Amino acid sequence: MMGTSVLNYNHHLLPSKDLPQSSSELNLKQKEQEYLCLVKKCKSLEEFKQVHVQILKFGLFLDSFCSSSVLATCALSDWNSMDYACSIFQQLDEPTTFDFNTMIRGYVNNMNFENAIYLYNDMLQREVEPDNFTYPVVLKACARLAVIQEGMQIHGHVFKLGLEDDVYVQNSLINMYGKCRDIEMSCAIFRRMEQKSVASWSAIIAAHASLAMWWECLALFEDMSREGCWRAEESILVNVLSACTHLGAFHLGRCAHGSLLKNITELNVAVMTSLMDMYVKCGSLQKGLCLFQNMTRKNQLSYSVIISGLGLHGYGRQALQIFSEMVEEGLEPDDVTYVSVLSACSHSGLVDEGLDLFDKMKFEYRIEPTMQHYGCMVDLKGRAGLLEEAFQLVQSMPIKANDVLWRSLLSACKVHDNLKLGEIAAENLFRLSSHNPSDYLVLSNMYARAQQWENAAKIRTKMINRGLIQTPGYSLVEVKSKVYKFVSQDKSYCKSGNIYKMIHQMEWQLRFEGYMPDTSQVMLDVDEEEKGERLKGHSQKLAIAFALIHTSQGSAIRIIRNLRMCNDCHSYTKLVSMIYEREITVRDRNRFHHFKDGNCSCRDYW
DNA sequence: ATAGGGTTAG
Repeated sequence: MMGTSVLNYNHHLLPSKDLPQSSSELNLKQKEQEYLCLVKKCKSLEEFKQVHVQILKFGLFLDSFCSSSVLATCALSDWNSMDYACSIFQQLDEPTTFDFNTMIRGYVNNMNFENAIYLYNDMLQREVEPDNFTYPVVLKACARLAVIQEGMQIHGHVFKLGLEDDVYVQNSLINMYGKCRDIEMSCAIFRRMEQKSVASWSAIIAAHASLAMWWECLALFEDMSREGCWRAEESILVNVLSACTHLGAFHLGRCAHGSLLKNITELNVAVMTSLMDMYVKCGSLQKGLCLFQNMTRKNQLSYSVIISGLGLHGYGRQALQIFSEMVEEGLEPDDVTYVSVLSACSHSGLVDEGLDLFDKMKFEYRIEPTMQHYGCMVDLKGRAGLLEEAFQLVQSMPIKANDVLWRSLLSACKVHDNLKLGEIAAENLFRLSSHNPSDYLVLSNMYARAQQWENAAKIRTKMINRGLIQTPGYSLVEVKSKVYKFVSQDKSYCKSGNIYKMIHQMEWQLRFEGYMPDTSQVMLDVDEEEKGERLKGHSQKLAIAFALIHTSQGSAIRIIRNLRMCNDCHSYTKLVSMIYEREITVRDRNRFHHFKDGNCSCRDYW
């Protein structure tokens, strides 16, 4: 509890005129120094209170430097003494800017961001002028609360006081707008900075990363490297690695890994885990596994990442193996681990194992299943063709199913040709107003396959009337450390015509090996020939052609897609891997496909 | 005089 009683030795009892004068004034200064040293050495609130009493007794608290130092020591200590600091603060007749700054910082350190902002407000009310030390901390409070209104007002105050050129204030503003998701403001401040520090780059990259603006992250990282203002800081590289993971920028990720190794002797678990994730999600399961095995300290999340990685690459059995090793090592699986291992089961069609684990999680580990767990289970059952069971699970869940769950059921219905359940799933999706155009297209396509043309057209009209446009499919491919993006039917890289020439040549060879275009998934009202043309322009094929032209013979090709792969691209890529003798790795929305010698690691289960 | 910005993994 608060120890306000000590404050009853109020310093007003010892007015300055009663203090020893002249010769002893020097003594007093010395005493003050001594006590301030003592105060700083305190290791607990109890100790602090005792020294505080002495300071009050000697009247040293009258000196504002002394009282400010004492207050700062208390408010910023790590022995959790904000309450006591408050009571000291309240006793101050005229708290200075420094005292307010101290208290605001104390609140922020204690995660009490509301009080930090209230106190800043008090400060203005009492006409104590904030300074360049006030703003970084107040803005941090706004950032953590993501309150942009307050943040903008405070930005106004910064201008009024002429503090807009202070680097610390600018960095804090970038961060505040970033956390409030106003990226334009962050960029505007960043651009007009004359001097940038490492923290400025860190803040602006983090702002883009939090909005999943991965291209911008990498571009900024490049700018930073070019301007030479950089050291391999974990805090920056962790966001860069995240961008590499999302964009499949394997080589750049490897460079980032290299500079981390050069500059930092021991990488912490978080960085190691994000490196591992980068390798795994850029298609190199081997490198990810290697890092995992060399990690000295592993926690639940490191295990989860490698388990889900094995799952994504189709190694369900190995995922289960690592899972049991984790349990043997005495690390208790948490809800995240279960998401990884259940999804690994789902990708490999390990239905019984998945069901067992789900029960174990609920009844042995007492983990309440979340939406993600139910999602895995619906996926597991649905993909295995147990559609009725999947539907029953959705209906009997204690929480209301979200769009992801219904979508997973819908896609299972599509794979297993169950129009009746598919309609139910789609109805629920439309009711949830998640406005995903592909949901409409999937259902429409199912109607078309059942030759219910009228229904098919009705759904398409519904989609168009709601102003939904199909998400363009794209594929990313890295060539010579640069990531290239291909959109379906893309003509922009193809000025020379090389890519389409290549596509033409490839198709000729593929047909020779027995390839027949599979137009069943082209969701367009056009004739067969046009459908065949559309298929040729699928982004994955463009990316493969581009990579075949621009990379050396026999080297592996890695592709990242935003959507799932269509059947045609799947069988096409299998043949390309055989004819051109290339290993091709494709990460689609769902999982990895490793194409080699005409086969795919998913064994056509996806 | 006393203090400060960015700080991470599925």
